[in-house]
Amino acid sequence: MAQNTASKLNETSRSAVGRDGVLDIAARLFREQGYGSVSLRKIAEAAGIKAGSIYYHFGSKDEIVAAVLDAGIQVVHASMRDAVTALPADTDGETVLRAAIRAHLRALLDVSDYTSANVRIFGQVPQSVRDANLPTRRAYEAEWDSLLSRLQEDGALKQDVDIRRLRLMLIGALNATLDWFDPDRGSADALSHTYADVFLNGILERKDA
Amino acid sequence: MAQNTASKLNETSRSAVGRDGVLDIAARLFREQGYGSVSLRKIAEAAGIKAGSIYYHFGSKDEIVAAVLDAGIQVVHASMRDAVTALPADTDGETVLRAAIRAHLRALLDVSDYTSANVRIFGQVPQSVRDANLPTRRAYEAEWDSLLSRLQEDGALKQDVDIRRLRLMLIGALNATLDWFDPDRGSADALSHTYADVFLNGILERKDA
DNA sequence: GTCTATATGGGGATAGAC
DNA sequence: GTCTATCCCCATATAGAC
Repeated sequence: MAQNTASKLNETSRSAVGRDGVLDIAARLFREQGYGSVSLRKIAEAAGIKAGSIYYHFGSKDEIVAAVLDAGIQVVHASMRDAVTALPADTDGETVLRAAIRAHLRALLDVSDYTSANVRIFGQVPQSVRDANLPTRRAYEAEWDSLLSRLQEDGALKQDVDIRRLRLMLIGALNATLDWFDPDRGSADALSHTYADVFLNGILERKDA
Repeated sequence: MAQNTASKLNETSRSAVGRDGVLDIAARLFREQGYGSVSLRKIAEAAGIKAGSIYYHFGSKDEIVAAVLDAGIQVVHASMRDAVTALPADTDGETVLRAAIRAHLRALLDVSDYTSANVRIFGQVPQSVRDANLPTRRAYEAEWDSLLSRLQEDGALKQDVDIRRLRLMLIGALNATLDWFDPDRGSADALSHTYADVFLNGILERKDA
């Protein structure tokens, strides 16, 4: 997210400026430590400013968290939508679904502290903050439902699976990788391939094949 | 867990006595509200005692949380092991795996506040508490790895799937149901059937069949 | 925009009476 | 076993100087 006005020096920590810089740091800390462990003091320290100064940019801690949560969904939504629309119109269903899975997993595991922070802390934030994030989430969910419905109508997916339930199962499974994914054991891309294999074909040895 | 010394009246809230009663209430509150939102004062109030009295039973909040986490895994572990060992020795691989999935999901969604609390708050508790829960978790994971390896050796599962990764995918997917499961939309048993169908056979429409 | 205070509240935890 | 009372710390948030 960030896009600071100018420099890109000192990547790791110090002197992140402005509202976006604070937001970037907050997202990273929330992803790393969860919601409850991250105080405004911690965010301020990581940003190289004092806690009170944060209130120049934000009205409350909830406002920061809400901004992080919304951006997190927007990033993964755009990633998934772009990956799908970039394909030729006549692409087969399996390839489309694989692209969507890959885009979701890349946003979550490779690209965005905002997306991973959202997945990690959504269940920890106050109800009011969760509610504020719901419309954004609904839009992303609708994108998936639309995709899955289309594939089912095209005959690519089994007819007897409930789209809503399938979406919950799939996104839930993908998001759960955040708890154990380790880039040293294989890339997010490779992992997305495995997930696609399992969801598309299952793990049972088949007598035919 | 509970097993109070005697009565079973007033199910919903008041006058839960003793260490086990406090633990039961803590587990329920952690499951419902997460770790950060549940103070000792809240637990005490729900138990019908005062906050200070909790320290007669426990040395610290961490001790309570650790006990809840351990019990949560023990319950689901026993549930899964019993379900599998109850089957005849020559039961086919698919049936065994379906039973294990069903047992895990039932413990998580139907039976135990401890198991659901564990899944919900494990990522929110202090590192030291997580570490204390690891041995118990490892034992349950080993049970799954052992089961999956056996099925793979018997030729029931595809040979090219990595057992550890498969276990992480499967347990992660099952645990994710906690975020959206709604008994009004279908039982945990029915849901376990759907999960087994997807993981075993996939969602792709097949030309053969 | 950032600083130095500081107000205010809630958290975990302890001491000692009953 | 439970109570009351209290300590101490850290959290969010505010006020006003620079």
